[in-house]
Amino acid sequence: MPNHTASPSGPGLPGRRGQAARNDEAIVAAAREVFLADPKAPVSAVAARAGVGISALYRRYGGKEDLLRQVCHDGLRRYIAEAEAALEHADGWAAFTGFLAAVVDADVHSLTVHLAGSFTPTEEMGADAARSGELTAELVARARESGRLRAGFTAEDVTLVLEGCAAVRFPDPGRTRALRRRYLALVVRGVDAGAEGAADLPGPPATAEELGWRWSRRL
Amino acid sequence: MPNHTASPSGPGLPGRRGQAARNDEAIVAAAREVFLADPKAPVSAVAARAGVGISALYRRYGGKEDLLRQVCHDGLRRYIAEAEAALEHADGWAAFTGFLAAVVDADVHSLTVHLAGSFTPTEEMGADAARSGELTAELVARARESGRLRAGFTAEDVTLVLEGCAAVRFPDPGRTRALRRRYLALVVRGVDAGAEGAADLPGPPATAEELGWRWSRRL
DNA sequence: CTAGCACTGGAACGGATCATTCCGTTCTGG
DNA sequence: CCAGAACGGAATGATCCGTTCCAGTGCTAG
Repeated sequence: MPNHTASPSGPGLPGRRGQAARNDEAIVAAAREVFLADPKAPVSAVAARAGVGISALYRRYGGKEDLLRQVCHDGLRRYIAEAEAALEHADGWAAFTGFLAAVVDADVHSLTVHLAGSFTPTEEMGADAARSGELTAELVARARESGRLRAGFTAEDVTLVLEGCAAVRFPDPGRTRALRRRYLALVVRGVDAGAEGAADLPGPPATAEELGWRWSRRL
Repeated sequence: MPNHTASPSGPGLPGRRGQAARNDEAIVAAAREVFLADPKAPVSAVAARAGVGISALYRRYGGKEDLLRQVCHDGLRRYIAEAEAALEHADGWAAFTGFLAAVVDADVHSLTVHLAGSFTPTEEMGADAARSGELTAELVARARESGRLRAGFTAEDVTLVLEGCAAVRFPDPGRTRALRRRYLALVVRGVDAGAEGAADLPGPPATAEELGWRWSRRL
């Protein structure tokens, strides 16, 4: 979609161009919401939620899979961004817990978990996934340096925690977020070192391979 | 299916009767596994998993919904049984944590969460659901009496915890169980009282109404 | 020994659901 | 006032899946 005019692009424009720009955003937002609620939702549901015709959607994406990939990749990028932002903190523990809260709030993990496997990933996504893994490991390493991280807790466990938080879901998004925070607070205290009952975590943590299973295409 | 003979019923029988008895069990077991993995799985998948023809299944259940209801109700009964068993313990804290472990191991919650809403519940299920709520409350009350339960933790929070554990899933059932135990250990320490960082849990806990949403029929 | 019957496996049916395409319309930019 | 970008939504065609149906099989009663 080449921009024929020199005018600034964006949703502020009037007329067809403006509508198009607005639709760009409405569609991704709708896709995010709809597919988050149900990864198998029909494409038409996304269009309806965006208040848009189906053709407006197909003009932008080659097909359903494209859309899914896009939404999922956006989530992955968001995860990376949050991790990088958190790494700015000098305090490793604050960085770690802040990161968890941010990711939970953004509902990013829910997205990845539910959507992965429903499309064939691109190379770039693979690279981003690898990078997200590195960043997570870095965050965990820094948290450990701070001395507050419970012994035996690994970067792979982060995934489980995020997954657990993503599992609390309610019809009202606001309530969902509030309850996730509550739940996260619970879990974080379980992760905190230096408390009583800090026996070793049972069993070995998940391996990267086990976690990677999500990305393999199912069905 | 009237039993014309005085012979004992059960899977040990030879011939058609024996096959029928064996199929009874194979079908519920298969249904449990299949619907746990994917609540929307086709009925034929259940039959295939049970190593049985479709008609063997339809002879026993009026339709897919019947089957779903059955599997879910079984899970609910199991939950109740575990709770009652746990209540035998004199130590309220041990009863509580033991109950959590048992339910997580049995994968009972995963079942309820994923399946509820895909069929119209019977009256009896409503009653059982209510009873399970009472038992859970009792377990929490006893845990509180023991003094080890973190302040602010409610019976409704139990559901969130179970849900979180149910969210960790891997292709290998054994691995899934092991990792759930690991995760549960994490969470339980977060629930334990008398540790550092025991600030109040943020926000109000989920209400019974919010939790009941699962049981309303969706789609 | 055999007729009847309880059960079974699996093919066939029919309805529902969707991804995708197509077409007539609307509005902008020049 | 025209060319065409962009749109809404109906039409299409394929797939999937729940359910029904039927022909076979081997107990079991008499």
